[in-house]
Formats: sequence, structure tokens, C-alpha cells
Amino acid sequence: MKSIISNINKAFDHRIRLGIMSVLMVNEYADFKSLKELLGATDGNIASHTKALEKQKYIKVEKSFIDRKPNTRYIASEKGRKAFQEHLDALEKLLNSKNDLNN
Amino acid sequence: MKSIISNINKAFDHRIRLGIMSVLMVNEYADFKSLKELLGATDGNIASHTKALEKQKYIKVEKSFIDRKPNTRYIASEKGRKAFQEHLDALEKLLNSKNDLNN
DNA sequence: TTATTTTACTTTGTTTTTCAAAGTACTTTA
DNA sequence: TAAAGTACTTTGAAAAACAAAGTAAAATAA
Repeated sequence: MKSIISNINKAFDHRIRLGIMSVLMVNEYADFKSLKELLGATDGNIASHTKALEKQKYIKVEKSFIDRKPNTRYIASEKGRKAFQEHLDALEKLLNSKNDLNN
Repeated sequence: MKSIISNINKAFDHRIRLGIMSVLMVNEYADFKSLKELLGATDGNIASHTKALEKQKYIKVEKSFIDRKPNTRYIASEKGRKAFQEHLDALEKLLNSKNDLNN
């Protein structure tokens, strides 16, 4: 039997990654510093969680120089958008359907 | 500044714990086996995640014997219900508000 | 000019968490 | 009475999370 949580995506199980994706769903892109400030996370934290999402190809990373300073932009990929939407749908289903034991 | 994820509860950051709580929100109680089957998790998995929720006093555990067999029932505590509801509210806020970088 | 601080990350190593396999203590079935 | 099953718990290895330290270039101060 398919379990009630089988469509919940492990990649989004963490609040920082959830936050990153949710920011990238509504913004075309976000840079390192913005994510860090928005999420109240440490540098290392943002680095490792974005790396994890990048590894899954859920976000793309664009490195450039802005005002002669390095700048890293994160962008949700199509794959990422789709996966995140499916995750949200699964979440909604889990939470809104009453998961009654006597079905 | 309060970050957009600061009200997301770390205790519910994991899909198995999320599943346990969501089941316990709509059912008065659930036993070990039911949780295990509903969530498609291993024994050790259910044991450690329920223990984590118990440690936070989000669920209560009642041990008894049913048909001479040991039976463990898990029940959401008032504290747990409240915490979970707040978590859901935070989730909704995170996902539905557009977290625009240009606010 | 040179030193110091700041910015924007990345790397590192420890701590914490997750996980499933193995263990325990029975009960049931053969 | 032995073997198999049930209902968990314990364990220890593997993975993930974390923040501190590191790096490199730029900006600012001396």
C-alpha cells in the first residue's frame, strides 16, 4: 500500500530548504545574501542546503561578479518547481484529508 | 529580524513526524502497528520518531496489554496539538504569502 | 602605500539525527 | 516443546546539519 507520506519529498523535509524553495517559487532568483537574511541562517547552512538542492537539480546556480564582487544567484529549475508543487499537494492532502484509521 | 521560517517547528521537519502528528490530530489515538503501516516505516523508525515527539511532550504514550499482547497507544497532547497547529499556520504563511525580496 | 576590515562565499570537522538490523520478551501455532 | 510470530526496543553505523574557521578579493582607514 502507498503510504500517506510517500509523496512528501524528502528533499523539502527541512525548514531551510523549504524556505529556499518557497522564496525561489515567487522570485525569479535570489542571491546568497538574500537567502541568508530571509531565512536567518548561517553562511555554511545556506551553502550546504543550496548545494543539496542543486545536487537534485531543483535549483540552478549562476555565478557572476556584480560591482566587482562575487555574486551567486539561485534559480528554481523547472524540475524543482514541479517537485515542489507536488510536495505541496502531498502536504495538503496529508493535512486536509482526515487520515482516519478506520477507512 | 524575524525570519520567514522562524515559526516552522523543527520537531515537525521530518515527514515521519509530520505524518504521526497529522494522524494523531484526527484520531484520538493510534497504536504502534497502525502508525507503522500508515506511514510505511520500519519499526526502529517509528520507535525513534515517537520517542522524539514524546520527549518534546507533543504526544503521550499509553502502554497496556490487549489480547495478552503488549500494545502502545500514542495520543497527541494539548501542547502537541497547539504546536502542530502553529506549525501549520507558519507553513501556510510561508507558502501563500509571496516572499518577495523587494518588500 | 600598507594595513585592516568587510564582503561573499566555501571548507572543515564535530555534533546530531536517521536508519534499519539485530535484540528482547513474550505468545501462538505446530 | 520447538519454531514462528508479534510488538516493540536497542544499537551502532551512516548520513545530515551545523557553525566556526578559512579564503580571496574589495573597500576603507591609517
